[in-house]
Amino acid sequence: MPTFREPLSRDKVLAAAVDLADAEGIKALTMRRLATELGVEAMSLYFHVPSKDALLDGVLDTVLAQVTQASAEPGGDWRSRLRQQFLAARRVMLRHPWAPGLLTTRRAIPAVAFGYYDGIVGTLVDAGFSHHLAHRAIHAFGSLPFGFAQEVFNPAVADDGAAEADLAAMAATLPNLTAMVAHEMHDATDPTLGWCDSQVEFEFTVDLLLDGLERLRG
Amino acid sequence: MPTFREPLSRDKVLAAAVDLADAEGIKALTMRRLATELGVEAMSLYFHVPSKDALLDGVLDTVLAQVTQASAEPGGDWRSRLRQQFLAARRVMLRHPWAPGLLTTRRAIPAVAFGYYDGIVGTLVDAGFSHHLAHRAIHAFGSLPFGFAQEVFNPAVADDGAAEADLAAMAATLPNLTAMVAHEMHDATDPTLGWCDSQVEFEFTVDLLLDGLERLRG
DNA sequence: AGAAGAGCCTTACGTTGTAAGGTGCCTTAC
DNA sequence: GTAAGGCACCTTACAACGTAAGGCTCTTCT
Repeated sequence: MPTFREPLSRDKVLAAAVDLADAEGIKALTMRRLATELGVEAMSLYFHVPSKDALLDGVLDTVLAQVTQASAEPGGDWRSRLRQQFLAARRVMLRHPWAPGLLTTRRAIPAVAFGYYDGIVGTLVDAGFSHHLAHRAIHAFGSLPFGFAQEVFNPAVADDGAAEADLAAMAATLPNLTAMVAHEMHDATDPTLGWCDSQVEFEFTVDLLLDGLERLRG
Repeated sequence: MPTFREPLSRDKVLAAAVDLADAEGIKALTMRRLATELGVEAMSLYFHVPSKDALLDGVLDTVLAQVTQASAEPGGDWRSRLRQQFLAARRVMLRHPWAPGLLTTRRAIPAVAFGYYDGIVGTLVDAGFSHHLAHRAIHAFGSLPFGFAQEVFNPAVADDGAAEADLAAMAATLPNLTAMVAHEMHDATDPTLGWCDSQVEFEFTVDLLLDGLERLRG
């Protein structure tokens, strides 16, 4: 019984790392834990990946590759193309909620990201934008091309239980927010969905930026 | 020689933590290191702070308090008020470059942040915005009120040495980015400042969003 | 004077990333 | 067919981390 074992590879390690982070969060992604997941000892991973930092870089590359692939060259004018790209990127990021946070911890921008931004600049310039305005646009978009922007704040926006209890106290110290929530809940077409649909907000942001640029283009 | 020692306090611990993070980065902020900095043993800190996580929360509260203080109620119309607020927040964040990244790692939004956003909603509603549009605006701003947005990507955008060497290679794989950089460097009024002034970009983003909202307000 | 407790220290445990070196199997050379 | 080499794995070990448990030494109150 030689119990033959298919050898590991860098790609298998990265794939398993992504799966583990998806399933149990980025904090569960330790070398030992990942090794166990692959039926292997921790130190064996170092044969395929030079360090944990490099592993995280690789994990991010994997996710960003999904982003570039998901948003590959749709048709239409520049506006709808970018819009589709950003929304596609967001769909990828929603599958890997830990990715945005991880991205901000890296000190160097992953190489894949450059190519992705290059495509966006290309789209803009082709549409008649000056390089100058394209540059500005890239900065204004910020992390939007990767499907996240304001969402960094979202986790546990309303943590359990406490919300209902001191809603009265909230009204006192946060009158404007309270009024806003009240109005939004009243106007909500589908109250079961909640007063705050982040998909809608995301699209609003995208359109706000795209509309503003369209006006400046002239 | 009793070598009397002024006792510590939660505030002193937090202040020292901020200083340490400023001086040597957030990674250097360990319990032992912070203790040494205060002339104390690591476990003594737990008398003033329940855990490291709580310490980080406290550190963030300290920084956010600086933000709210720095952007305290300027005059003018809603547009210039928000603009001033965001720029002031940015000045604070530039003094604590590790803060944005730290903020994204926290699972709950710091309480201070709520009050801050409440003020923004108030400004908008006072200016005639509906609560609905104010809500949208908050999402569109995202992390802008805290002085960062796209800047998460900035660290080491051009890492040392490599940049010049393979600029030719870059032209091949990233034609649009290369052209953009070329145009920007040529047009730059002050080349010594670099082709990419992130202060200018930040203000551009702020104005883009504010202009877009102004138009929707009608 | 005695008691209480605040503020700090010592020791110790489990977990993390990873350096150093050992083991077994598969390929290739003669 | 057998010896050599190296690839892919394992074992052991260490330093640094957060922190639980408990001890020491002052001040302060009764």
